[in-house]
Amino acid sequence: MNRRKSTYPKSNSFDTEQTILDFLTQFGPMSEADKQAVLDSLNMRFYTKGTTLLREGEVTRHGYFVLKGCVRQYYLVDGEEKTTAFFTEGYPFDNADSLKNQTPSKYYWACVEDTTVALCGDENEAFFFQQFPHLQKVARLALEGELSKQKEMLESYIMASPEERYLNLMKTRPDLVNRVPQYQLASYLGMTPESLSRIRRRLSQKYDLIKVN
Amino acid sequence: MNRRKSTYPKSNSFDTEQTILDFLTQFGPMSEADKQAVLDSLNMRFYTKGTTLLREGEVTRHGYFVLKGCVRQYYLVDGEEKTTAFFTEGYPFDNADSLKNQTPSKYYWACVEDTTVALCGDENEAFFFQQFPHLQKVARLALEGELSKQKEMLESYIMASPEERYLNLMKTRPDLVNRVPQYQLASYLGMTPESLSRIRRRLSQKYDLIKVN
DNA sequence: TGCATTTCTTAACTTTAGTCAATGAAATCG
DNA sequence: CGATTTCATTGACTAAAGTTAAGAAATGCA
Repeated sequence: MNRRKSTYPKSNSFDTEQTILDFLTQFGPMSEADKQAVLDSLNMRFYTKGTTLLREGEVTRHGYFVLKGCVRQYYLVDGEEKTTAFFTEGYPFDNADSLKNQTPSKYYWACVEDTTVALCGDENEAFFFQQFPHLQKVARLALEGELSKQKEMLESYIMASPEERYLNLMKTRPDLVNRVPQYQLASYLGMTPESLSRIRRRLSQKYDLIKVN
Repeated sequence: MNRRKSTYPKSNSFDTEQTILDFLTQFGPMSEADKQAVLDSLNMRFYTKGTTLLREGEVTRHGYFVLKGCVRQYYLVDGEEKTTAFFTEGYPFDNADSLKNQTPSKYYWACVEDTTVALCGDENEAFFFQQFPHLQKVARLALEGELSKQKEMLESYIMASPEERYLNLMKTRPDLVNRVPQYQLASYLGMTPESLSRIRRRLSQKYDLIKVN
């Protein structure tokens, strides 16, 4: 066993390795050899809160997998930040277009918290899959799973009102509400911070009424 | 050469075959042999306008690729139809969850027009890819492309106002506005038919002003 | 600790969307 | 072809979201 000690601040080897194994084994059981192959190939990076991983116009060289922390994706339109995604523990993310076609990114990635990531989808990938062909199926399943999730998110976004979108987020990712500034959440929900504030007040008033009655 | 004659009404063999080749070759050049393999394996179906391909609660047995026509996807919530997708020429679609896990579908598919589809992702798939391994890469690229598109759609949905969403749709899929009833379009845009009607009036007034000045 | 900055909430007002109802146009069907 | 149903638009009204501005609360940093 070739278990490395973590040399990264505020990150724990056991936790982060479990995070990636949890992700991979959701698609089916894996052999110990394949698990170890993945763990041994882990290329980790630590970034402090506020670090920008990618800027508009830049070209990406790899994808990421969040082991600990939170990365926000946002567009800058007319000087205004439009948040379109939050990546937390167990989330893979990349800029497929920029990565494959070496085109400039249209958006930014910034760490909302101190964040540890594993690099993936880099130039060694082909060699890695050649060595561990079993893992190609896992990769395809992960891709299919991502597509499913993405479709579901768009569908629920289409069907829900702003208030319902907030309630949905509370159910699916309750941690975000506490980890992330409200104005970024509001943007992610497609509304202004003022609207989100009012929605929260409306909901808490409703909740108070239920408690009293 | 094993070119079948189309026996399906209102569908033309040459057009439909070109539709699927256009789709496949967008991911890179293909050998003539691979092209022919795909065309020979085509399993087509014709459905008349109004036909329901999938109902809530049913389990799917394959995916589809639209050769001609238009299929609408909708959820039924509180007796109300919530349209979440339109599949037109060149669009692949499936219910990944229902297909893979044999779980009941949460939504419906119905033909908005007379529609010709090719079946795909059925039980013969594994055998097919075994015979034509080259095509596995095409399948993966198609999957990646779908994921990219889906992410982009969610992002633009998050960032745009209802009016902007309508304008975006006019740009990306101008045909839909004429093929599809307004109330279904409105639902797809996350608003009521009345709102869409008002947005259209507002926009045409703006446009009139520009013309006059 | 205290000051500065960032973030969140509130309020007043404007704009836009939802709701309900009615009407007219268009498509469908026998 | 006329009758019926479906669909699109409009109007009046209500509810909710955007905008602008101000101030309170929280946070970060020296």
